[in-house]
Amino acid sequence: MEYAEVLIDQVTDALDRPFHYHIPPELQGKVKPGCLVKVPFGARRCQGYVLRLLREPDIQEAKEIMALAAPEPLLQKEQLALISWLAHRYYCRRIEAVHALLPAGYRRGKTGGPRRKRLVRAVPGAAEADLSRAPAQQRLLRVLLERGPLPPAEALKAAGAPGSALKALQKKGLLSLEELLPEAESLPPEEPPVLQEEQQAAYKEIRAALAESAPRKFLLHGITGSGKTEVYLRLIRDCLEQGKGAILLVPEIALTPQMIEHFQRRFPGKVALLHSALSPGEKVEAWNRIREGRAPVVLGPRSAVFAPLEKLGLIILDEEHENSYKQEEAPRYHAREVAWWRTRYHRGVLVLGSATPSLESYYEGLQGRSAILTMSSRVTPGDLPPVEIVDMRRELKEGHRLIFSRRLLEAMEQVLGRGEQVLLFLNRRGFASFVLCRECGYVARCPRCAVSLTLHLEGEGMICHYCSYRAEVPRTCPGCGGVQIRYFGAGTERVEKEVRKLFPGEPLVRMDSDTTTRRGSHQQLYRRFRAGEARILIGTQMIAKGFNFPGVTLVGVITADTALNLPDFRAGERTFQLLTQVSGRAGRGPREGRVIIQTYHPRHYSILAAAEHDYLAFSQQELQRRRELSYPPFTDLIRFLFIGEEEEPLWAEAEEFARLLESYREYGEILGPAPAPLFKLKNYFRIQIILKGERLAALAPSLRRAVLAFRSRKPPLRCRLSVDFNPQMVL
DNA sequence: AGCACGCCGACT
DNA sequence: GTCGGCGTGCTC
Repeated sequence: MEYAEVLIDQVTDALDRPFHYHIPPELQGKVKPGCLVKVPFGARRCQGYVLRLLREPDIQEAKEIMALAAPEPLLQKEQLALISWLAHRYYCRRIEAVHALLPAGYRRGKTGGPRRKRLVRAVPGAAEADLSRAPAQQRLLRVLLERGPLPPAEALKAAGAPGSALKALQKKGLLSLEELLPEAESLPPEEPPVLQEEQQAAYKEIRAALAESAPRKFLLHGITGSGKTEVYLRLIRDCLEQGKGAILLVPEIALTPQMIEHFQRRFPGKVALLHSALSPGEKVEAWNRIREGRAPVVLGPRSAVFAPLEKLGLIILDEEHENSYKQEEAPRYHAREVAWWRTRYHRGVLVLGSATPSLESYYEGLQGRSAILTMSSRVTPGDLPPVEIVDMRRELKEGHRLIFSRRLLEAMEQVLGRGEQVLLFLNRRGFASFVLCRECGYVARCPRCAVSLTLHLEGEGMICHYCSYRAEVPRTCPGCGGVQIRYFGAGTERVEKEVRKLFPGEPLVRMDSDTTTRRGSHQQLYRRFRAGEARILIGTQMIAKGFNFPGVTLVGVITADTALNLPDFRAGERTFQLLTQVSGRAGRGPREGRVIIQTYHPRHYSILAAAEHDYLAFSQQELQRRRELSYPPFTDLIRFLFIGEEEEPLWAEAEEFARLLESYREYGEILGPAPAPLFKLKNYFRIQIILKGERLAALAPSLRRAVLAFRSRKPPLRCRLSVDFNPQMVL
């Protein structure tokens, strides 16, 4: 084994193939599969990953590996296998798969990973130390004693001291560095509560599977408040007792301090957090703790599914239907699928938890490919709130043109009168979703994207929600010169304005990405409402998820139709999930809650089923519809998206690719080329082809080769081609 | 991706 | 006569 197959660390189609190198005698035995090595490549030197060792190179003039960039392999056997699988299933380059698996920070050769702690603190009793001969150290210590723990850089700056002063004090034992997050040890451990009947049943069933050595998948279908988290915690505990590690995946948004604290208290010292806010150094450190077995419990978003646990017994996806589990850039993986791959590899257990399971997961359960466990009663007091549907067409017909129906207004008055809280939901930010001339029908559009501009508050003008293009509101119509310019499609800002008009002086909080982008403002707004300083909360998606407001007894959905009208086959599913989630925000405290949904589609099954809290009814109708239209979960989709600056060559390339796809005709239906629903985005035109068939995963080896060849064909492609296996959204 | 090689315009 | 524009082609 004197040769190595190396994957060059460079993201290009042309380099998505192995290169063979000779291993010089001094590196024999040290270069192993998974190692990061330095190699000569053309006229320069590159890094690359050793995929495997070879006896014979398939080329005569193999060059020599220059050195190891890290002493030990960065990728284990499992990870090397996973890379290959990812590259095929998601049509990505191998190196992109490698990058998904490794924490950023490793590639820069910083193998050790600086232990970047966040705060430096003076130890108790440090004030007594005699530092009269080291003025810089003394100043530094005084700053820390006066102002409490500080980030190292800030402390040094305030004291006007060099970094060496910090080092010296540390050496003398007068300083300690600490993590930003509370030390696990400092939190009192938590006693697990007693499980209720349904929790116990679900727990027992999964626990039994943990003891088996065959891979198992469970769909834990539990309504909001049914206590899924407690079941997860027990299973993780059992998994640890068997000497294996566990991963809990949460949607990005749910990685709240409360959740983190919960875990650290239950598994003190054993939890590794993989948070997007971690610095590269901190990520490397967490990664090392996991790999060395020091942190057998991993908590994190989508990418945490790659946590390098050598013994992996359990993976849990909480809120498995959330689309943040799908990565929207290469490798376009779905964490649920990666989790199942790893579960099979380790013969472990996969738990998918949700109150509104994805149709994919639910159908799998119906087919017996996973076991469905149901928890339909709330652990927390109170039943699911009654939901009323208000037909806004009728409201209009009867002459009521406000964005609030009479029913909702009346309910708001009652609730506020009782001193309780109201949550108003709509998934559209801004003031109005389009600006229209009533004389000629002109609509203000983004010149860079194929969408209308959203009107924002006074002074902010009209903004494109896809590219941030901004323009002033025209006084007269650019089309006909008319003056009847009107605003349609109410957003959160409009709702805020109306509420202020109807309930003057009533403090309110608006939460959408416009009000929460400033750091910390999210927490601040949340706290303000939770503390009862405001009794009306207006917000988008973000208020539907995770938050628990015990004071809320009324939830008003201003329009249930925004998600419903999206040109996507999952529109009905999204609407059901969103309405179910937002309804679950009502009555989470001691007092009973109610929900009012306003819609122009009062008979739509997604809305009716959400109002009845009836997942079964929803899933039956949605599955039937998907079956009739041959959509997932009955088929796979592969979306080929052509993106380019000029429209003409784009069509030509897409059509040529469509002809190439003809040879796959027997596997499925070819839809397109057609303009993508978002035909233009940030000045780029977008054309798509969708391949729809029953078992498209099997095509991967051949189709991937065809895609790579097409991308690197001569003459060069005049556009970008991105491939998405089972896209989450087809916009 | 880089970097070299290669073949046509305005400069010391 | 050369410096340099970036098209095209290759990298074990």
